[in-house]
Amino acid sequence: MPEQITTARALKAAVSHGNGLLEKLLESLQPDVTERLLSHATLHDVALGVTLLERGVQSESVCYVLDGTLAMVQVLEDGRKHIVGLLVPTDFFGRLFDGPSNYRIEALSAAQILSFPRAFFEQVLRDNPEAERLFLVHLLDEIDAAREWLLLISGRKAVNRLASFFSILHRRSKFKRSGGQAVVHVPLSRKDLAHYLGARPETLSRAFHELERKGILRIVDPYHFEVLDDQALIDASGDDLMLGN
Amino acid sequence: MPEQITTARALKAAVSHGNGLLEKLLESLQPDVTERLLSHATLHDVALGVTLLERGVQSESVCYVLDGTLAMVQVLEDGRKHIVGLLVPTDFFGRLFDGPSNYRIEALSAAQILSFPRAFFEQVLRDNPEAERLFLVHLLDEIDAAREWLLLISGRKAVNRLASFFSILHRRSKFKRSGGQAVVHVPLSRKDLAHYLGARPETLSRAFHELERKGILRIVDPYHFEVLDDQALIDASGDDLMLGN
DNA sequence: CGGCGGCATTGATCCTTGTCAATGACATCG
DNA sequence: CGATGTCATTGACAAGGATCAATGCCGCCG
Repeated sequence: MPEQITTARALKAAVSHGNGLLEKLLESLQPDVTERLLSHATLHDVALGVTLLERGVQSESVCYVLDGTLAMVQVLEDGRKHIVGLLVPTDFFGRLFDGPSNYRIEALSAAQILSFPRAFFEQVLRDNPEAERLFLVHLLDEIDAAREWLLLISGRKAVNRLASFFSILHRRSKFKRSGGQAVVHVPLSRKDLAHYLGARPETLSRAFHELERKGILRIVDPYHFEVLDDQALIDASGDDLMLGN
Repeated sequence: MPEQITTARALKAAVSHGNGLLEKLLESLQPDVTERLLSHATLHDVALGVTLLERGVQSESVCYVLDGTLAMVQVLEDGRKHIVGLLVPTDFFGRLFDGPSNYRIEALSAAQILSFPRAFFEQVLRDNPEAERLFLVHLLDEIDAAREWLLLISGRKAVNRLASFFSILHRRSKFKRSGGQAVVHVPLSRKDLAHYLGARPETLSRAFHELERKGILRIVDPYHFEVLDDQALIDASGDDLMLGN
């Protein structure tokens, strides 16, 4: 369901998050290549709950998240599912140079994505080693991010994990458009978030209110929180983790 | 402490695990480039407990694990540490085209690694787009592996996590030299393993013996286990994980 | 308007796990 | 050889979290 092909000029504006990978890629290319790449791009509006990519299916496009939140959902043979990562603006998905995706991609909120024909995108990278290298380095960062989540998840107590989650979200949200607002938007329902953090909604609810009781954050509504004490949040994110010696 | 520079021929033999990334890389290169790459390689024997790479330090080499187990240890500013990944034979470490490593690399057992001068290795990749692409695809796999660990760690009960860990280890060990032996070697001390799986040694000990009681595995010694029931192991690795709907 | 369903929250109870403490096996060292 | 240190294991207990059940809030729809 391609929404509409806008002009390359308008797309360029949409892409300008200030530090996104796509922006960097475009900068590394010759202007005419940039034009050509953008002219192949299509803008999609995605509704909440839509599955964009099914596990095991070879995607014919490479996508870049402009707005909203998507989830990478690991689906096991026996039907069990688990969120293994979030996709937020400036993230890419759709596997390059390689087999089918290992995850299902689901929209956790209304979202907007930019889609490129996979083969074409790959060819551009092939022709532009500098861009390909940018992509490679980006993958290294993604690995780090995955490991960061690992560190987060392994925090023992639910409050710790929640605090870690907020630290990361808070830090990331500084890169986003809105200026210096301390209100963090959580794009997941309680159930999904609980699942993501390896807990139950009930436990999470208690953790939220514990953090509020301590004056670390303020619950605006179930999806919006104001961070009141940045440092305390970081402190709350880990008691243990000591690798004994 | 380079141990010794062996002949390219001997190195080639050492590298032949049958499906390692390095092997694939070498195959994609012209024979003379392969020779040249191997002639720049040095073989290192690493003793247990040695720190090979400190967090934040720019590594001057790229290393490939031939034998043994290393750990990627995330070190936080306040001194907390956590194992965020294991390096086993056929894994690479040392960040390419990019800044300093984000982890400390520690040897969990005596190990043997092959080291290449970083700049030289990068140049070879630059000159051989095919090899670079292999590397890129490999990074995609690494991301998957990191997410697999995430899934593992997020298993709620200690027994689940331990069972997942064994499933992965068991699956991986089939690729290793020894033929069809069902004995899995765990290269971590109880304390390290406990830390890695987000539990305490005591809890782990109980989990081990629970699995043994159920006839799923047999404890040979604290570092060796015989997998008796492959399917039961997989079943034991997850009770929950259901992402409600 | 009023009933219904989904979601967040809260309370009560039970199970899992962390914690503290003790024991035994084993290796190292004086 | 006996002292010491390290590690795995086991037991007893307490804390954290899962589970079950109930309530309140809100949007949807008849």
